[in-house]
Amino acid sequence: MSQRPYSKDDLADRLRSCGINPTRQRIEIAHALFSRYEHLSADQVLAIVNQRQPETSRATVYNTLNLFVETKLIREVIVDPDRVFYDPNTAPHYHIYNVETGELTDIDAQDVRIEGLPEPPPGMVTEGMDIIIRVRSGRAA
Amino acid sequence: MSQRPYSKDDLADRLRSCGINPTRQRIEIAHALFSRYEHLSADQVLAIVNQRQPETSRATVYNTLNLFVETKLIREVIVDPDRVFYDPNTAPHYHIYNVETGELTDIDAQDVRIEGLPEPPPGMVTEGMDIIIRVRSGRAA
DNA sequence: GATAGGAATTAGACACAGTCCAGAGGTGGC
DNA sequence: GCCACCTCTGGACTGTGTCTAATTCCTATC
Repeated sequence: MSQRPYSKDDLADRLRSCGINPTRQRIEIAHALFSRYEHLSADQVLAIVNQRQPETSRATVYNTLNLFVETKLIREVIVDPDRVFYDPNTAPHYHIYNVETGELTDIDAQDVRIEGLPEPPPGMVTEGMDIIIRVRSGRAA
Repeated sequence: MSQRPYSKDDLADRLRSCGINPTRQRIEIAHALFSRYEHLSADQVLAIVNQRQPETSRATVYNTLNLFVETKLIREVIVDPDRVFYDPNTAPHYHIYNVETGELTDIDAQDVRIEGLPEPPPGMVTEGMDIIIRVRSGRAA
């Protein structure tokens, strides 16, 4: 399991180490993600950050999440066409997605062995690999 | 490789065998997908179907694509938060996604061996598994 | 051929995630 | 104190996808 900084000071250091100027809003957003260590949508982050009184704008939340993704501080998870999830866990892992509830669960990559995947085409570089297992409630098909 | 019906009669039969009433619009949409055998977005399907003269509405294209997905005639591919792709290939396979161009390429599932994936949680059924390899041009990282 | 009824289609309004932009607010260097 | 730069903000905007009420199309029955 990777480090889990909870204090705002720890978070500020972590942002700095990624070359990000740790502003109040950015620390709040990082705190929402890293203290929970859950998969959150942009809207959920916005709601958490503004729980007490609204003080962070929607644009800032979106900009900051994109900034965090670019600097690989967090990861985008694209499983639902309606909204992107943001994942504070950047260690290699995969996902189980409950298509009924929207719940997203991690699978540790260390437990999984994959053979026979092709090399990226010439001149291309692999940026990442996603594995998503979609599940729903019901009897085995 | 699965069957590739090109003629409108073949397509009508195929729709009927899935319990779908083969209307003119539905056959046109099926033709767009199956004759090309490519990954298309809803907008691309709409454009293809209305190439000569506009005669199929946007609502019909969306409704029909969802209907085809429900009856497992085609498959949804969720790789881009901005739009869903529809895949006429329903045989088990995975995808390479070029994040720069949006190009989507198939990987035959027969070539890939995966071990160590967990069982679905109790009471849950696996609906499907997606593997997406994201690539971009550039030097190896 | 006329007609009735259900299914399918249509145009347009709507919903909603995410982006853009121009102006305001902070912060540090001088 | 003043300037320059970066960040934040609200609101307008965009694009995908959905909803709805009205119309059209099919098909069966007479």
